[in-house]
Amino acid sequence: MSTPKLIKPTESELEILQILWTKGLATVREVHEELAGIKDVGYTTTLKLMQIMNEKGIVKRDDSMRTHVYQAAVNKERTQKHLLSKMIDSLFGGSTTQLVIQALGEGSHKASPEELEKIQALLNDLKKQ
Amino acid sequence: MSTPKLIKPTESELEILQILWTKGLATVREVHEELAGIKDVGYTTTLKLMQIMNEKGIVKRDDSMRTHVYQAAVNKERTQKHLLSKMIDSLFGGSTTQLVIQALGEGSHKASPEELEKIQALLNDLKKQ
DNA sequence: GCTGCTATACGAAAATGGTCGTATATTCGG
DNA sequence: CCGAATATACGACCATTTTCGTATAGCAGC
Repeated sequence: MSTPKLIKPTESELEILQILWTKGLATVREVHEELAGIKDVGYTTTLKLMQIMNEKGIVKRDDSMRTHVYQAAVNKERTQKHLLSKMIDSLFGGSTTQLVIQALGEGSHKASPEELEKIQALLNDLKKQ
Repeated sequence: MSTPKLIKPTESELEILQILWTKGLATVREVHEELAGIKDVGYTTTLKLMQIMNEKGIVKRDDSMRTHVYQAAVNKERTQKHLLSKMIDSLFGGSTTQLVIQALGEGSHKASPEELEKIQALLNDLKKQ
């Protein structure tokens, strides 16, 4: 059991998770600087968010130093799958296929030929089973 | 212009929209009965939600009768694409491919061979371009 | 014309998420 | 050693969402 509890990060928490997944380890300031690049937010807001996430168990922190060091406590792929699963149920009537079709037709996020090949490969795998 | 404004339905609103998309036309009671099947909720709660959705323009209603009749005012596919797009950005770093890969690997919602064929067909189309 | 069932309207409490001000502690340069 | 910079802690506020209690009106049948 790598992730016993099912978590449902909020919008803001997801933004922070994204950063932590990329950085691995990061201080509040580092996360905040990154965050400030995309949205207008105060430092203490970021801090508070991360403190709450710590309480929820979404992130872990090392507070043995004065400047605490955070890292994600939830697995990225697992979280993606979980939220995806929720969306499939709540928006696509439980049909993964419907979601995939809509996704591939998403104009503003078109896939490159190489990416299409990746999907093709995965599709071949699935067909064999 | 079928849906000029971009809407962001809440979790509860989405549940109601799902029902309306399926039923087409429905009274509050009909929606509520359906809803009560999956969650524990009071009638007036459903009513209030639908009233608010009406104010927001998410649903339309015919109140010429004593018992009002509702229908979705937002397009299903459009809404799906919009929310999907948001998820791609917020959870998959903008990569549709990553989302598709995770989705196809989603154990609890596995696709049938026929569905895989549908996806294959769509994939072929995309490759030609 | 009452009685009871069903409808909508309305207001307000409870829960949640996001925001930040301010207090306090630690560190570092000089 | 002192002051500025920087860290965390904590509480309060505000907006949004979700919840429901209660009021009121129409309608159907006896």
